[in-house]
Parts: sequence; C-alpha cells; structure tokens
Amino acid sequence: MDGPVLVLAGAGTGKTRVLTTRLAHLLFSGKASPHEVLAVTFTNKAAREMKARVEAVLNRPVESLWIGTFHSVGARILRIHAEAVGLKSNFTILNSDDQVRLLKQLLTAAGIDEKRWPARLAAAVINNWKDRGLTPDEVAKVEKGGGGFAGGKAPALYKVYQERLKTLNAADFGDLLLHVLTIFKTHPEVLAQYQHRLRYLLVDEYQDTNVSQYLWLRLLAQQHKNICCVGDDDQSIYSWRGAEVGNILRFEKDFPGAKVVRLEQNYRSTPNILAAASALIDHNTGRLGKTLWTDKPDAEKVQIKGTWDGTEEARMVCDDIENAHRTGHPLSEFSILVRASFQTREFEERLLTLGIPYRVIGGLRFYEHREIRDAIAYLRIIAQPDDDLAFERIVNVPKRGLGTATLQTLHMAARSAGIPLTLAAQQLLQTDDLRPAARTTLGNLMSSFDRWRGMLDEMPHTEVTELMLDESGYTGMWQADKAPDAPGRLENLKELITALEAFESLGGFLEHVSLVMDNDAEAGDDKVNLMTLHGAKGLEFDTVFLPGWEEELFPHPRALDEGGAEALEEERRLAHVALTRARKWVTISFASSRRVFNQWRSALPSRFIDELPADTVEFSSDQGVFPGRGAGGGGQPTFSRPNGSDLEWPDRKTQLAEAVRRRKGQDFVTSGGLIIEGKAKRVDRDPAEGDFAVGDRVFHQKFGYGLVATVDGNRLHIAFEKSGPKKVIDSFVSKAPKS
DNA sequence: GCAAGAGGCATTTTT
DNA sequence: TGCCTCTTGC
Repeated sequence: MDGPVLVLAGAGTGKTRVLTTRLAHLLFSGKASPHEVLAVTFTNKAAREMKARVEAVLNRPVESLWIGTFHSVGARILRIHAEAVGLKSNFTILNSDDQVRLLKQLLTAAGIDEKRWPARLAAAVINNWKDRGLTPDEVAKVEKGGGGFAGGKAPALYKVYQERLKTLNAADFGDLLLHVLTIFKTHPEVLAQYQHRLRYLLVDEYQDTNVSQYLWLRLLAQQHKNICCVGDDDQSIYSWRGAEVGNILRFEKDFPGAKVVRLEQNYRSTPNILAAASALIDHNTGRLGKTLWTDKPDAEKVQIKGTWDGTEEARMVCDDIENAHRTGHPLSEFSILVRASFQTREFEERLLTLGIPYRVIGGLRFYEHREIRDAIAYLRIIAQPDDDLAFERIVNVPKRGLGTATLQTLHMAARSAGIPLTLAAQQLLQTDDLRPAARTTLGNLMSSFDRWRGMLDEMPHTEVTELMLDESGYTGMWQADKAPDAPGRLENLKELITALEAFESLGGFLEHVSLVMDNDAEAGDDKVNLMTLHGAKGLEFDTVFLPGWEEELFPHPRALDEGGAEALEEERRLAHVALTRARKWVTISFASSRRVFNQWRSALPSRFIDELPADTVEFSSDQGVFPGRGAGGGGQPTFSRPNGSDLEWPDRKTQLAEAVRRRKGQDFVTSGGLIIEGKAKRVDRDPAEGDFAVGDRVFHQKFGYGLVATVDGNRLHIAFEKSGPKKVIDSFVSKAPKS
C-alpha cells in the first residue's frame, strides 16, 4: 500500500472499485485513520459515490474522511488560512457568471472595447493562467506578449481583477487552487502541517488534472510519498480546461520508484463495442497504450444510422427507446449523449411529444434559475456584506426606485475610496449626494440587511430566508407577476428553503451552492438520460445513443481551430469515452442536413465513423441519404453494406476534402452553397411557404438577396444582388420581401 | 426611471 | 431560434 502508485485503468475496467477498495483497506487495516487520508475526485458526484461505497464496505459512516473535488478541498483549506492571501474566511466563491460580470466592469473601467475583447474571453485567459498555477506576478514574467488579449493588456487586467476580488472578499474557482498553492509556497509551516497529516493521497481521473492541481499534489505528497493516482490517458477530455495529459505521462519521473499497474480487462461492454472503441482510439498517437479485452459473449454490432435531418434523427432515437421500453427495459438504462448542449433540444422535444420522462444532466440547473440566483444574492449579502456582485444584482430587485443614476453615484463613491458598495452606501447616506427619495430607500434597504443579518443569530436560517424574501418584497414581486412561469418560480423558491434545511448554517449552504452545481436529486427516477459527452464521463448505461456524428459538429470545428491535430485527438478520445459508456447497445447516428441557428446546412458523416472497423458495425439509413452520384434523388442508399465491406459512399474522399477545404477557408458557418451538390433531399421548409416562382425575391444565407431567374425542380437559378447569378438548391433560400 | 421593442449576436465541452 | 443589449418613447 505504500509508495507512489499509478493505475492506468482503461474504460470499464473498474477503476472506481480499485480506489474504493484501497481506501477501505487503508481504513480497515488501521494503516490510516480517516482524517489522514485525502481522496480527490473530479466531480462531486464521484466523491459522494466513493464515500458511500467506502461506508458500505466498512459498514459504518466515516465522517472525518476527506473526500471531495479539488475545488471543494481547496475551499476548505483556504477558509482556514484565508488571511494568508488577504481574504477573510467567509469569502464568497464566485461562479463563472459572476466572474464575467466583474470582468465586464473592469474592462469598461480600463477603457477596453468590450465588443472587441469580450469579458468571456478575458475570463478564459485568466482562468487559463490560474489553471497553470500562475499568479499575476508570474504571468508578467512568463507571458511577454500578454496573451494577445487587447493588445497585451491581459496581465494588467489579471492583476486588477485579483485586487478587486480581494476587495470583494471573493475567490473564483481558479483561486481555490491557486491561493492554496500560494499559501503552501509562502508558508512552509502550513504546508508541513498538511504534508504530515495526510499520509495517504488518492486521486481519481488523474489524466484530467491541470498544472496547479498537479503542483498541489506533488507538494502534499512530498513527505509520505503515498500517492495513488488512477487515470486513463485515453479518457483525457478536459485539456481545454487546462488538464495536462502530460501529468500522467511523467508520473514515474516525478515519483521515482512508482509502481505502474495496468488494468485492461473490461467488465462493462460487449466485444463489438469494445473492438469499435479500441480501433477508434488506436488512431491516436502518443498514447501510453492499453489493450482492452473482455470475456463477455459476443452480442449485437454497433448500429450506425443515417437520417435526413436532426428531427428525423430525434424521432428515430426516441422511437427506439419507446419500443425497447415496452419490452421491459427501464428508461434509466438509456442515455443520449451529445457533443454540445444545444443538441439536447431536439431530443427533449421529441421525448415530450412521446410523453417519455427524461432528465437533462448538467442542463439547466436548479441554481441557475433567475429567482434562485436572486434569492441567493440576498443570502450572500447578509452572509458577506462585501459581496458587491450580489448587492448589484438585487439592489433594485424588486423595483424600488434605485436605478442606474443612484447606482452610478454609488459606484463612483466606492471606486474612489476603494471600498465595497455596501460600505460606500453607508457613507453616502451621511451626505446629501443622493436624491432624498433614493436616500430613504437605500437607507431602508441597508438597515434591512443589517436586521436580517442580526436575525441569523436568533432564529434558524430557513426562517430568516423566508422572512427576508417576504420583507424585501421579492416573493410579492413574483406573486404579482402574471407571467405563466411565475407560479413555477414561487415553487422553486419554496424548494430553495427546503434545500436550505439540509444545512446547518447559511455559510454551509452557500458553499454547497457554489461548488456543487449538479442536481441529481431525482437520479433515482426512471428517466431517459440526456447529457453531453463530457457529462457522461464515469457513467455507464445498457443502451447509448450517440447522435450527431457529423463533420462540423463532431469533431467540433471550434476545437480543431484552436488546437489542431492535438484537439482532433482529444475529440477522438471523446468518441472513445462515448462508445465505452455502453454495456450492450450503441447506436451512432448522423443527419445529412441539420438546422443550425434556423439555417439549414448539410453535413457529412463524421470521420470517426470511418474509423470504426467494418465488422463491428451495421449500417442503415433513410432512403436517399447519401445516394449515388448527383443531386435529384436518383441514387439508392449505398450506405447499407450487405457484406460488411468498407465504407464506400461515392466521392467520400472528395467530400471530406471539400469539408476540410471549407474549414480552412474559415467559411464553415455558411457552408450551405458549397456541398449541396450531392444532396437530394429537400429539407422541410414551411409548407405554407410554397414553391418558388420566377421573379420571387429570395434570401440566401451566404449570397444575400436575389431574384429567382429559372426554376428546375428544386434547383433554382438566382440572380443575386451582390454575388451575381448562381445555381442553388431551393432549400437553402427563403422567401424575402420585395425590395 | 422604466418598459417595450428592435436589433445584433452567438452557441464546446465545466469545477 | 432565443438571448442579451441597446434604443426609444413615455
């Protein structure tokens, strides 16, 4: 059990079991007591599960055991030593939304054009530095060009941002790690204390740790060197968030004498699924290399289905689910995994129509509803008066006449004195800089805050919350609202109170809200699971549907633009993760045209489909999807491959080449006009729109406005006003008003 | 100060 | 399509 260990565990090889068993054994054998062990996981859910499993094995609760995400553990340590980095221990944890809003203010203050350099991007740049463990000072040393943001202003912005966070007594996600790292570096005695205490470290999903997490672990493990990391380089899918596969690759170097264990027997999937997944990932270079095997009996092949469009695809998937459900398969054993979250919509619509219950994991989360965030802002204010972002959010919600003018005065006062808004408000109230009406209202609000804050000592926090929401007029605001969703919001507020009950203190609750964003309250219900591929990590289902395997969607063009060949490999790992989620059945699908932003665009099957071995898959497709040469619907589906030969739809190579060319031309959004030649099907335009006639004025997403010159079936000759005459398939234009 | 309407814009993945 | 921001008119 002692010494550094790296467990390379392929998908479905039972890596969680390894960790829990090891953990349980450590405790059971008495090698370590619960508080001497730290187990870090990637998600809160994984942490909860691991804890539950350990408790089940030991048959007793283990309260003092440290299991959590890097962020929650970081938060815990940081609360204890907050002063060391200039924070108070009740600091607020900002979510990415708060972060962006704050940066927006700073950008405006710095005179940086927010249109050109969006706050979102600034946040990404800063987060990236934090992921790499770089403080503002270190960034100044490392980044000569300043990261290219706003002509090199990013490092300065980063510095200002950090100072601002300090004033606000707040920390963002990155800080939870970075600050702790700083404390470890600057306060050796603190580090020593943790090094000494934590005799065993266990790390899950090691392939997804970023530099700052890595540095963290390395520091903590120095004393006892009992670190056990479990990971799979083939499942590294978070490089965009700063994860470094390199961490796993250099483990042996960092921890001399490390034992490396490979787990290669897969207990989850059927041989076909496994073979498909393995062949796919084999296209990647620079792997540590594992050969997954299974002794499960052979079963059905991986289904690959082509459909005409996204709607059809959703129908196919959901109908399949409905049928299988009728034959006794529980809904919770189905999952639909998509590349990007917006893709869930079509499936949701279809499932709603069929009346099949579903849940979107990682979708719109409870704590992201407006009314919940408002309510939480109130709570944040009374928990931590310096929280300007919370203050701004609700200072005029419900409307109480404190508009932009008042707020501006407040801001100026706060900024010139370098103090939080609430403090500035107190001071302003002593002057007559504010209009009398505003002054009274603001004064009332401020004393209300004080009053509610005082109540926290006298009554349960749930009651304070209820009282506060009533007295502030917040509940009343929604009661008076006649919008159809208002009752639902009131319901949510009630649910919030219920959620609060589970916590001892307001502070504990707020911590939970900021760190535990997942909602699996209803995880037990029998529902179809809908989520992104990233969200599916660590999960498994009997049946997995993988829609949208198309070029321009998966692999995702954005990823390729940013990361090139490496990103393609990461996309491929994502595909590998996707396939290996399934125990028994996988259906991959693609649509030949898809509506994106209300605009039709045709698509090609993903290159990843090409990479699946022919003998592990089975094709079928709608009539006319990828027909033979030429438009007009003449060909027959070449997509079914009766004898399992290699894929050979006509011009596949040219089509792919074309797709690549288009991408290089930075042209992909308006791909419409270019590759429609091979496409026969008319996309369903609004039937009421009718057919086009000569002389109609039409609009094309790429070519602009034009007049129809001739009509030949679905092919139109159009004289475009800007782009000249062109031949276009009618589905790519819409009728436009006469000029 | 506020509400409604118009216009512009974007959409990868998340602790 | 739907969200967010800006403008306009009261």
